[in-house]
Amino acid sequence: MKVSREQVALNRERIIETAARLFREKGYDGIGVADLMKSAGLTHGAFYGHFASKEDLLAEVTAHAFNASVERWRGKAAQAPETAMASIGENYLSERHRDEPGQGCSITSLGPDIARLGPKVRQALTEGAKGHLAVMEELVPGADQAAKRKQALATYAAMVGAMVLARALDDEALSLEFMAAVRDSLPAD
Amino acid sequence: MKVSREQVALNRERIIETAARLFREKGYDGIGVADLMKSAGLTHGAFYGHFASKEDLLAEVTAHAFNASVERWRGKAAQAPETAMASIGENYLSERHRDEPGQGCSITSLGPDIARLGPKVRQALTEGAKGHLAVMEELVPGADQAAKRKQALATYAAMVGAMVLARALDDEALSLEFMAAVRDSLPAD
DNA sequence: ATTATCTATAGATCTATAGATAATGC
DNA sequence: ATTATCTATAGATCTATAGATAATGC
Repeated sequence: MKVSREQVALNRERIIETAARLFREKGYDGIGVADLMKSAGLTHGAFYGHFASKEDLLAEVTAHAFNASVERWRGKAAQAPETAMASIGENYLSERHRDEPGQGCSITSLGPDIARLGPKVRQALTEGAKGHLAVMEELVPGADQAAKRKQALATYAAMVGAMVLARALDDEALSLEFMAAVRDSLPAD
Repeated sequence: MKVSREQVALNRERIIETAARLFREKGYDGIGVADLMKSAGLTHGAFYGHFASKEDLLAEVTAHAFNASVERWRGKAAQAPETAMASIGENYLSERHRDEPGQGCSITSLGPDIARLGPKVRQALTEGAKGHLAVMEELVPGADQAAKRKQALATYAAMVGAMVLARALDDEALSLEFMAAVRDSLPAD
């Protein structure tokens, strides 16, 4: 049963969106192509008409997820530059983000997996991180551009690390403490 | 062929040390029990005499790796408290650490994997992180104990995040920039 | 006699591919 | 006629276990 050109595009989108959630929730090795396609409502075999390999899918998924996130950050920076940094930080360093990795930052859920994969996936992550950084550089204080950039890099790293720790720890109080400590240390312009 | 009581203990140590390297290098799902035992010079079947499950092994491995690291940090803090923070930071945020995950911090190589596993593994990571934090609290500046703790939490998070990013990025300059930015932002007592 | 390690295997995965099917779109 | 998806399968994994073997240590 063939489907329309339009339906093909929809199916492809559906695979990417399903994979975006499942990879982040279960890790790259935690979900197989067959189960993933089943979740997307298609069969295992249909996958290879859309993507050359599972790793190729992750590259597309990573670019897709970062694009959406960078877009949101940009929107906040454009609409309310004064409070954007605080808003981004509160959103990132929240219990909601911690408890829903399937909707969250790919670096915190897939960073070490991606570090072990090929250039295509790593390039997608790199472009995404650069997008995040570009927004942050506009929002942080600093005497000159170099100082702002350094501040943005250090702040981004602290946010990523706090979320990795908050998720892995088996101590709710300490988990919350990490998120709060980094939230409170965010630079205000 | 049975071996001596002493050899059994040595074999167990060898499994743990081999696993400590391989899990961090390849991820929890990236190395199987059979290959792991082969690397340790034993057969697949012998594994289950030493550990109840693969996850159980990771719990022991995590505790083992953190103990060694916390011990080193403690040694530096005791021997040269003035320069210990800088020394820990330079060591952690180095190309050597980035390029040899098999010898490095378990949070940066296995954090997201561990976040998806059971309480035993997560407790081992939690105890280890608390050990690291206890050392850092002594080394960072701060008006009172609460301020020091907050500083230690934020600094630890930044170190973890910078290493996760430095490893995942496909851009050597940006990778180095993240490590340098966090190194330069370390609080000096 | 006990037991640490061995070989062999069960049963369940995994990615990727080959060939059949059937609806679209020229 | 083309092609997106389907079923079925190859071939290679995976964790865990069962039962055999043989050296230790009472």
